[in-house]
Amino acid sequence: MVEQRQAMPGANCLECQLRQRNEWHVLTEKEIKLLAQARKSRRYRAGEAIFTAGEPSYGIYCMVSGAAAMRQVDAEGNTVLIQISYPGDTLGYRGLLLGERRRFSAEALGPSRICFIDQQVVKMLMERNPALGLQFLRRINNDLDDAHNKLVQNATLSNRSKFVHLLLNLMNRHGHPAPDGSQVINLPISRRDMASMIGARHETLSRIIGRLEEDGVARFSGRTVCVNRPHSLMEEIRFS
Amino acid sequence: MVEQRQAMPGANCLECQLRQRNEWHVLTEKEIKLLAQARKSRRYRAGEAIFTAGEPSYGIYCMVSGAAAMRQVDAEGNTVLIQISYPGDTLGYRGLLLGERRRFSAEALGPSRICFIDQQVVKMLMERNPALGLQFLRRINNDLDDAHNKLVQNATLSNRSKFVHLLLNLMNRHGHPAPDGSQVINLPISRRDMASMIGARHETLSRIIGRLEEDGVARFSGRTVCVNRPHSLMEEIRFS
DNA sequence: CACCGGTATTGACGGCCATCATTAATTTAT
DNA sequence: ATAAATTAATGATGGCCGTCAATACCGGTG
Repeated sequence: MVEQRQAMPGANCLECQLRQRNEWHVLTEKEIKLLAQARKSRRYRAGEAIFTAGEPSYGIYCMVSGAAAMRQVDAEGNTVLIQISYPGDTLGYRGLLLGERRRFSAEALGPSRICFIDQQVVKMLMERNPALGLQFLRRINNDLDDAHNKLVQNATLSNRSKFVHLLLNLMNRHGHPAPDGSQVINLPISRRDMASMIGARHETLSRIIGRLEEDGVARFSGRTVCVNRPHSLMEEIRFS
Repeated sequence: MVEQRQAMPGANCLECQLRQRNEWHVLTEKEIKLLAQARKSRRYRAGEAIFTAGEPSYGIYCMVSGAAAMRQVDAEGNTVLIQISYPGDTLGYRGLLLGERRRFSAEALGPSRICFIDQQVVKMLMERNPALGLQFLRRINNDLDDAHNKLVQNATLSNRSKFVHLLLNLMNRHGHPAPDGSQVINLPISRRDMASMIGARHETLSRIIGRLEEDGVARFSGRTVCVNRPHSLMEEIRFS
């Protein structure tokens, strides 16, 4: 993951390296300057709401640092994490495209810096540069694909397998290699939320974790995980 | 459900009542004529493939009669039904928008008539009438929303609740009221496929059905279901 | 520092579920 | 029409899961 912090990210889109990885990369230098002078950057505290389900969409957000979670709540009050966003990711683009209200909530998972770009500015940029609209189309298409793949996973895998998948995904983003070949992960979310992501109760996840520790593949302590043999974790889900 | 068969559906888009219910309704009469002369209508036998995951997208399909299923298969060969399409629905629009290969397969669930419209024609229509592109954007947005809602359902509901949800959805489409207030459903899919939709084995679904019959809410016989007290089914999932 | 609310662990228990195996019913193919 | 294949029903079994309850842990605030 390239994450050079030259020229303070969030201060100027032109020098923002993250731009290469998201929808804005199709914009010209001039258009990026328009984006830069319109965007408002601000910091969020851990747990702070970015937007809330049901409220109108005023614009689009772009992660600079930290992480954010999309959370959906059903009628019974059950809460499910449906996605985690990282620096470079845009979020809240859906309400923008169709002028709808937010269908889910977004919150900062830790101290984060996030830019906000007003709806009108994005629409203006999309009119100047039609490739930008196509980027967002590609984005929603990928999101739909992810959702379908998760549906298949949820329908066919055991809770343990689903959790191993989740753990490997989190390892890709948050893992640091240790000298002995193991990987140390600093989890961005609580176990309750991880449980919600695999469709299990938190007590059940607690026991799944206990079994993983018994099997010696990982050790859990608070929000720190040490995956002793990453390879054996990947073996476990070879056919998934 | 309005389903008047005037002037043989599938023969001429102009007189196709179904058009009012899908993305084409934004087209002008002249554009509909272009669509009508480009589309190719043909009949499919029960179980016949419409397109297959991995193959290139040549165009878009529009259901005239019958029903079709979108099926996704994972690496282990597990097969999951992710959606059912009905007359008026367009399907396979995703590959068209971005020129990608098919990400899942589609098959006719019974004898069906389905129109095919070549990729080039749809693109030409979208250029003539930008509102059409917006319609497809709205469509993919709704599909993503459905997928997210299903994810929440799968994560929080019991297998029985998920099946009751599925049964009520199928009742809306395929149910006929009987004189005594019950609803008779002719299921379009096998129990195996219903099991895949709720993420359970078919043996488990068989037992769930057994329990529903014990409770007296419905009677199952082959692909026919008689829901004795539709209201009590809806009560069962009041908070979902 | 004590307090508090949310988070996490653990045990007991009942029930549901996946798996395997067998048999029957139904559909499809030849 | 018959055979073959798929779908469905059912029993036995072991294990996992959801629920309830009690307790411990942690991160904040005052």
